[in-house]
Amino acid sequence: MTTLFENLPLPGGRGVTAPGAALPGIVPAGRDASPPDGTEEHAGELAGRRPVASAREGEPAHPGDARRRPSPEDLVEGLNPQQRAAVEHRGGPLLIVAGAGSGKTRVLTHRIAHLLATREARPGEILAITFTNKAAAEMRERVEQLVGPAARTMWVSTFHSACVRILRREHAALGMRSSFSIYDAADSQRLMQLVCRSLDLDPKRYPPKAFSHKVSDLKNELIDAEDFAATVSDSNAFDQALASAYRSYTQRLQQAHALDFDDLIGRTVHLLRTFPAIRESYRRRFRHVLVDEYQDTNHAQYVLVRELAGVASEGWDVRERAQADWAAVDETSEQGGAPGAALPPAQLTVVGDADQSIYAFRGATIRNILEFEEDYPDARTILLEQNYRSTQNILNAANAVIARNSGRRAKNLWTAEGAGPRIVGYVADSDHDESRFVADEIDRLGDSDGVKPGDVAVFYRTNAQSRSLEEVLIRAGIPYKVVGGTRFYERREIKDAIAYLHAVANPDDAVNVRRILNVPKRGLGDRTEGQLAWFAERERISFAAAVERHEEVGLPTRAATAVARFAELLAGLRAMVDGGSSPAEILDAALDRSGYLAELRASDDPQDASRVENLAELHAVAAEFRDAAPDGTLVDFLERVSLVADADQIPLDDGGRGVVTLMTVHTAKGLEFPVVFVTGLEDGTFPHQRSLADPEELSEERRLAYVALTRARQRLYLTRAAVRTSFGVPNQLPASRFIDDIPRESLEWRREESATEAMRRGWAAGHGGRSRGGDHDGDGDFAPAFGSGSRGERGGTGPRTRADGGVGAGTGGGARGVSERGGAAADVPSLAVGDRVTHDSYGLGTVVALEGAGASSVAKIDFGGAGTKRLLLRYSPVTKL
DNA sequence: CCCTGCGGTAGACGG
DNA sequence: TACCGCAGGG
Repeated sequence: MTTLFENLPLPGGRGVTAPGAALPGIVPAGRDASPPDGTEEHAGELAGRRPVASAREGEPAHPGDARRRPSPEDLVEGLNPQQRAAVEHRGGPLLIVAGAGSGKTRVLTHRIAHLLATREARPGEILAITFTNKAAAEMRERVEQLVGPAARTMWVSTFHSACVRILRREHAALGMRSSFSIYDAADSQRLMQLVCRSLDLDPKRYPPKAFSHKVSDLKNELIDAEDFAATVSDSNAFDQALASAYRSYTQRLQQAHALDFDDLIGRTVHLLRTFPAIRESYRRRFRHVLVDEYQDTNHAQYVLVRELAGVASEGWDVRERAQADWAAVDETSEQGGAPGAALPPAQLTVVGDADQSIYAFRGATIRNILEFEEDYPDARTILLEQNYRSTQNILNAANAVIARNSGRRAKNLWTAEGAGPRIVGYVADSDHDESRFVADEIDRLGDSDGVKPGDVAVFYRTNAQSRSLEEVLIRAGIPYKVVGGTRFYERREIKDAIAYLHAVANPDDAVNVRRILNVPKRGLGDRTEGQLAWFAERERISFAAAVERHEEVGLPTRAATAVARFAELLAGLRAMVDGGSSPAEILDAALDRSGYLAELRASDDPQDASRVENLAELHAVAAEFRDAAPDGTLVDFLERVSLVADADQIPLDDGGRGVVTLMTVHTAKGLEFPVVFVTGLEDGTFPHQRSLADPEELSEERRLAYVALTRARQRLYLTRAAVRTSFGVPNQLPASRFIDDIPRESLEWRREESATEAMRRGWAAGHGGRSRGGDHDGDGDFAPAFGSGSRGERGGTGPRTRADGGVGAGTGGGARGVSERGGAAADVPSLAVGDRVTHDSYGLGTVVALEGAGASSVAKIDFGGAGTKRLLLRYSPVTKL
C-alpha cells in the first residue's frame, strides 16, 4: 500500500522529493524561505541589485560541504557531441529538439550544473520550468547531486507553481489577498454553474460545462472577457451568452479572491506587462530561463516565457503597450528605481519534441516549438536523435507510426544497443480477455525472466479502461497501482474537507463557503442559500459576511438558527488560525465540530467507511506537513494540495518488487519502463472515436501513440480487443490503424485474429468471396445481439401503485395544517429516547435517537416491521403516547 | 422547505 | 456506469 503522503513532494518526507527539496513556490516560512541571495525581498528592491556580470566574484563557499564539485570538464564527459554542444552553448536562445529517450533531462541538469560550475550563473539566477511537480523534483535533485545544496535556491518548478509563487509575492499589486484561493476544474465549473443560473441561462442550450471549457480556452489565448465580448457578433446568441457568463464569472472570481488554473498563468502575464518595475525585477533575477516540454506550452505560457526572459516584445499590440507605459510612470516614481537601464535578455533554453505534443486539447500549440527559430531569429537548434532507452525494434515501430504525420521536422531515433526482442502483438476477443492476457503475461515474465511488477506499466487511452484490468489483476494477485483516474483530491469528502479550510483561510471564497453551507446536512437548502446570496449581493458583501450577518437577512427561525451555528463554527475555526493552530489541527476541528466525521462514521454505507479512511489519509498529509514545516501556514498547505497532479503519484522504485503501474498514455509522458503494455489499440479507442473525423486530432492521436511506444525500454506489447464494452454496450472495433504502420519484421503476433474474425474469414473463404462479414466491418452487426435483451423489454410500466398507499393520505393530517406559519416549537412534540409514539401510517414505534432542537429536531424511530425512520418532527404526523 | 429516489442522459486526455 | 435534474414524500 502506498500512502497518499508518498504522492506529495513534502520536504523532508520520503515522498518523491529529496529531503530538503521543498516544492517550489510553496516553501513554508522558516525553511529555505529566504535564500541567501535575497529572493524573498520585495521584488522592487531587487531591481537595484548588483550587475549580473560580476557573478564570478566572491560567491561564498557552501559551509559544511567539502565534497569536490565536478569541474566543467567533468560535466560534459560521457555526453555525445550533440548533448555536449547543448550543455556548452552560450549566448543566444537555444532550442534542443530532444527525441524520446535522448537524455534530455541529463542535458538540462548538466547544462545548469555547467553554468554554475563555470561561475557564469548563481543558483538564484536560474529558473527552470517543467510540467509536473515530479519532473521538477527530479531535476532539482539531480542538479543538487551535481552541485550540492546551493541548488536549493534555484527556482525549479512547474509553470503553475512558479506563477503562484510570483502572484503570492505580488498580490498587493493585483489587489488580492495573499491567501487567495486556487480553483481547480471542478470548482470553476461549480462557479460557472452558479453564474449561469443567476443569468437565467437554459442549461440545455448553454451548458455550464461547455462554457467553462470555452472560458478556459479563451484564457489560454489571453483573451479576457472584454476582449471576447468585443468580438462577438450580435447574431450569435451562444457567444453572447458566453460573453456575459465569462464577464460575470470573472467578477465572481475576483470577489472571491480566487484564481482558476488558467488565471495563474494569465494573471502573471498581466502582472508582468502592467508593472514594468515588477517585470524588471524578475528579469534581473532570472538570467537563465529553461523550459522543459516546450511543445506543450500554450499561448499564455509562451508569452509568459517571453516576458520573463526579456525578449523584445514585438507581439504587443498598441493598447497593451499604452497600458504598460501608463503603469510604468506610476511604478517607477513610486519605487524610485531605474529599471529603464538596458538589460540583455536572459539566456533562454527550451527543450521539446514536436512529436510528443499531446496537449492540444488544453490549448498547447505545437507552433511554439515549430516556429521557435522564427520567434527567436538568433536561436540555435540542436537535435538529439540518439536514443538511450529503447531497443531498435521499439524505435522502428515508433518511427514508423510517427512518420505518417505530415509537416514535421524529419527525425529518426536510433540506438546503439541492438534490436532486442520483437514487439509482441495480441488480439483478444473482449476487453476482459485482453486484461487476462496482460495479467498472464506479467506472471509469465516474472517466472521466466525475473521481471518484477515494478518494471511493468500498462497504458490505456482512457481512464475507463482501467476497470477490467484492475479486476483481473486483483484476481491474479498481482500488485498494481492506478495513477490518475478519480484523483484523491477530487473525491467528494476530500473536496469537502478542503473547502472547509478554504472557507476559513479566505472568507471571500464564495464557492467553497457555499459548498459546505449544508455539508454535513444542517437543513440549509437552495432556498436559504439563495436568500443569503441575494443579501450578499444587495449589501455588496461576501457570502461569508452574509452568513455572519444572517440576522439581517430575515430568514425563517429554523434556518436562522442553523445558519447561526454555521457562522459560529466558521468563526471558531478562524480563531484557531489566528491563534496559530496548524493546518492539521484546523482540519481536525473542522471535521469534528461540523459533525462531518460523525455523520460518516454513523453511516452503514460501506462507501462512507472508505471516505473516513480517505479523510484519515488527508489528515496524515496535514500532520506530515506540520512536522516537515512547523511554521507552514494554512495557506501554504492549501496551495500544496491545489497543485498536485496525477503524474506526481507515480510509485517510486523503492528497491523492492514494486507494483505494476496502470495509467493513461498522457500520464505516462516523460516516464519509462522496462516492460510496457499498450492496450486498446482499436480504431475508436486508440485513436479515440472523436478524433477519427479530424486530421488534426488524428495527428495528435498518432503522437500519443508515439509517446506510448517510446516509453518501453526492452519489451513492448500491443494488444487490442475485438469487442470492447463501454458504458455497458459491447462494440465491435477494428484494429487500430497505428498497428498497420508497424513494420512486420519488428512485430510478432501471439494471436492475430479474434475468434469471430477467424470464423468470418473461414466463412468468407468457404462461400467464395466476401459476404456480409467484410462489408460490415466497422460497427459490428452483432452488438444488438448483446444489447437488445436488456433494452426493449422492460417497457410495460403498469400503474404505479404503491402497497402503502396510506402514506399519501397521512401527510395531510396531523400536525401539518396547524403549523402553517412561524415555526413555533409548540407544534413539535417533545420526545425523549425510549418514548413510545404513533405515526399515521407507520403505526407504533419507539424513539431510538434524537437530533437537533426545537423546530428542526429529528427523531429516529423504530417502527418494527416498517423499519427505522428518520423523521423531521415538524412535518411528521407523530404523536407521543 | 428539505431530502430521497427515480429516470433520463451523456460519456477523453489534465495543471 | 455516474452524474444531474426533477418530483414526490416527510
